Order: sequence, then C-alpha cells, then structure tokens
Amino acid sequence: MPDQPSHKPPSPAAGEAPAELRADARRNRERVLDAAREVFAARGVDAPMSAVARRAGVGVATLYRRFPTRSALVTAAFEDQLAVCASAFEEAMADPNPGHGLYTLLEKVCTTLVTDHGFETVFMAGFPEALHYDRERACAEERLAHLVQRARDAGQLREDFAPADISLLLLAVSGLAAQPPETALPAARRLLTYLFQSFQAHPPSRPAPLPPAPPLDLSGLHRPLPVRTATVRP
Amino acid sequence: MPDQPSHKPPSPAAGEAPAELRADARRNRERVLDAAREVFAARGVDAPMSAVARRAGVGVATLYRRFPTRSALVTAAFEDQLAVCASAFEEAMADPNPGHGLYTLLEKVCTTLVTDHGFETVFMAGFPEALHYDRERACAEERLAHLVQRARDAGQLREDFAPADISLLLLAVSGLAAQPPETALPAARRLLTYLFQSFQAHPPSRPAPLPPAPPLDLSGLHRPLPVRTATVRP
DNA sequence: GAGTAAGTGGAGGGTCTCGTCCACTTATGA
DNA sequence: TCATAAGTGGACGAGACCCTCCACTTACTC
Repeated sequence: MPDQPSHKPPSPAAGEAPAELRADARRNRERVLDAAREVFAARGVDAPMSAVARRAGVGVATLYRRFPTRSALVTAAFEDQLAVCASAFEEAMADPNPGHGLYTLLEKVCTTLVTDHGFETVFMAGFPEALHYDRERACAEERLAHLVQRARDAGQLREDFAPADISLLLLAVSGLAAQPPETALPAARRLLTYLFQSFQAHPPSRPAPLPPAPPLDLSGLHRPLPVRTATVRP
Repeated sequence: MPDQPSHKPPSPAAGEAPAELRADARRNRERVLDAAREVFAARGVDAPMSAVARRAGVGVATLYRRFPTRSALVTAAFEDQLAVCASAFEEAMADPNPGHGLYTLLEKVCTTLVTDHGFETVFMAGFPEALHYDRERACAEERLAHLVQRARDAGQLREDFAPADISLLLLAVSGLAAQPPETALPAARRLLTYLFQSFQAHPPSRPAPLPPAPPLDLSGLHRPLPVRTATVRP
C-alpha cells in the first residue's frame, strides 16, 4: 500500500456542516435548500424532487448527491426553523413567569407551524432522519413537563391539566395549517386564546376579549382532495 | 328509423340510486363501495383504485364503469356518513336547549371525523363532486348561524363568539384525525370540552371536570412523512 | 497554464398508477 | 332453452416520478 501524500486538509469535522466542499458545490447546496423551502412550502414535502432541482437551477443528480434521500433534504431544509423553536424553548424555560413563558413558547411554535406548510409537515412527522431527533425529543418532553409543572405549581394551570394537552394543542393547530396563512394565522391565535382561557386554574368571571375571528365560513374549509390526478382525459 | 319495442321499463328515475341495474351489477356496486370505505379509511382517499378493486374482488374496469372518477367513488362511499351528519343537524335544530343541541351536534360530527380518516378528508374537502353540495352547504351555513344565534340569545355563548369559531373547531379537530382512533377519540372529546368551556358566556368559577387525557406525548405526534417511496434501493 | 479530482447535467431504465379497450361471461325475459 | 344485451376482467399504452450512471465541465493546487 503506497503512501500517497493527501493534498486535502485532514477534513476537520465530518459533521453535518460540510465545510470542505468546493466553492461552487457549497453555493449549489444553498440554492437547493432555498428552492426546497419554497417548493415544499408551496406544494408540500412530497413535491417532485425534479421540481426542487429545476427551481434551484440545478440537475437532479446534484440534488441527489447532496441529499441522498428526500428525508435528508427535508430535514436539512427546515433545520433553521427547528433552531428557532429550540431557542424559543430556552426563553420559555428562562421566563420567571412560567405561565407566560409557556404561552409565549406555544404562540411562537404555532405561528411557525401555521405560516409554513412544509415545516408543519416536518414538525409533525418528527423528521425521523434528523440525527439528534431522539435525544432532542426526550429532552423537549422533559423540559415541557417541567414547564407545565412549574406553571401548575404557580397556580396558573387547572388541576386536571395534563402535559398531553400540549400535544393536543399542537395537533389542533396543525389542523389549521392547511388553510392559507392569512386565514390560518388569526385562526391559530384565536384558538390559542380560547384554549389558554380554558387551561387557567381560576378563570375571571368575565373572560378576556378574543383576538379577531378568522375569515372562515363553512366554505372556507375547502381543502382540495388529495386526488391522484394522472392525465386529464379529453 | 325503425321503431324498436323497448323491453326496458321506462327507467323510472334517472337519479343517483340506479335501481335499474342488473342484479349482479348492483351487488358488485355495493361490494365496491364497501371496499372503498375500508381502503380509504386505512390508506386515505388517494389509495390506488386498483387496491379498491382488488379488495372488492372486482376488475378495475367494473369500478371505473360505475364510478368514472375518483371523486365520484369517494362521494358515493361516504354518502351515508354524510346523511348521519345531516340528521344530527336536524336533531340539533329541534333541541329546545340550543346550547345543548349545538354541543351534541358537534360532538357527533367530530366523533365521525376522528373515527374515519377517509370521511375526514372528504368532509374537509367539501366533496365538490356531490351534486347537492352547494345547496347543502349554504343551507348548513344558514342553519348553523341560526343555531349559534339562538344559543347566544339564550345567554349560553359569550358575546364575542363568532360563527367562524365553529369552522375553527372543525379544523382543529381534523388535526387530530391523523392519529389512530383510540387516541384521536379521547383527544377530540377533551378538546371539545376545553373549547366549550371557553365558549360559555358565564363560566363557573370552578370549571367542570374534563374527560380523561388522551395517551399523547410528543412522540405520539409522529405522523409519517408523506414521502413518495418509489422503489427500495438495495 | 496545466493536471486532477470534485462536481455537474441530463438521459434513461425501472416502477407505479391511471383509465380504456375488447373479447368473454352471465342475468334476464320470452 | 335460447337470444341478447348488460356486465365483466385483465391486458395494455401513457404519463409521472424515482434515482443511477457516465461523459463532460470546472474549481483548485502547483
């Protein structure tokens, strides 16, 4: 085995931030991620890979070389948003008023969920490909329980409130995400307000006013059937 | 043009209940509808048509002959459930206690939504192929507004309650429908209770107890990515 | 400026689903 | 029992998408 002097630097970190990519490759990677965010937000995370490639002005092969599976692309595309959620968590833990911290946290997360359809899917799917996901989740679970406990101890949550109600709330909000953001956002805010008023241990006899009602009527529910439209027949 | 004596009866009603089908055809139609309900509930309304046909023990052509488009099949398959909802509406209108009527109506509808994933999709999509849909919807809208107004007049709903909040509630519940029924059903009940307590005009200082919390934690949110899985590569 | 390996694009084979066509089967009525 | 038209099943062409392969291009090093 001949010793070949390698010209490459010793590849400092084989982590997830590939710093040793060639300049053009790095540039393309970014373009793909941008395109993915746009396409996924508009057409859902099951949009054709070729659509993402086209939007990025890149061949399909380039896309697959960088992100071998769809999940890898999806995960990478929404890492930033995920970081936002994580930092919101930190803030909530640091808030001296646990009830307020919890409310603010959920409002932030729900706003993100409802604004970006792609992210909603990813968040709800638990992006199983994300390396740190299991650790992340266990940690989140624990911290959330702690947050809830603190709020309940402070007399800010009713006795029979359960940590599962947080999941319940997230699922409920995700149901709004199919609507266009200009509807979904006020809807989410109003839903959160309703729920938080119910979560309170000692509701005031005259409940606080609600944020404005979303522009929703029964016809506003229209969500297109996920029909497999092959060819339009003549 | 020779006058051919037609042996067929004068085709009494060309409506949607094809009574003039041959016996075996009518039988097959029913089998297809049963299969469709099962397959759609299990795999969503975008399951392959061939899967429905196979399950019904019928060729694809038979299926397409009876239901030329997927929407037609979907609509027909869930007509019964729709009728249940409609009759629940009637009951609600007839209830002398408007608040109770409204609550019962929503509980019934939500239970159906959350129990049958196929129906949830159809309901939320507004099944645009259903002939009477537009009429139906306008009518529903009107009756719902009436119901809400009655309940508010009776002092059972808070002043700032809006009819749009009904849509909000339905969307929220539809977010639970992705969970398996044994989770989604208690979740829906609990969500409804929370919301109704918030809807009340004069909440008691000590809110009524909640139904049991659903078995949900953050990992329970896991919803599979709608990934386009083509071929498993070796 | 030249050598080289990393990077790239697009063609193409494979798979899945759609929806139609047509030769065969079967219920129905005389 | 038989004639007949309604009904049926499976094959099949078309289209969408997945993902890999390979000849070509380009950034980087000396």
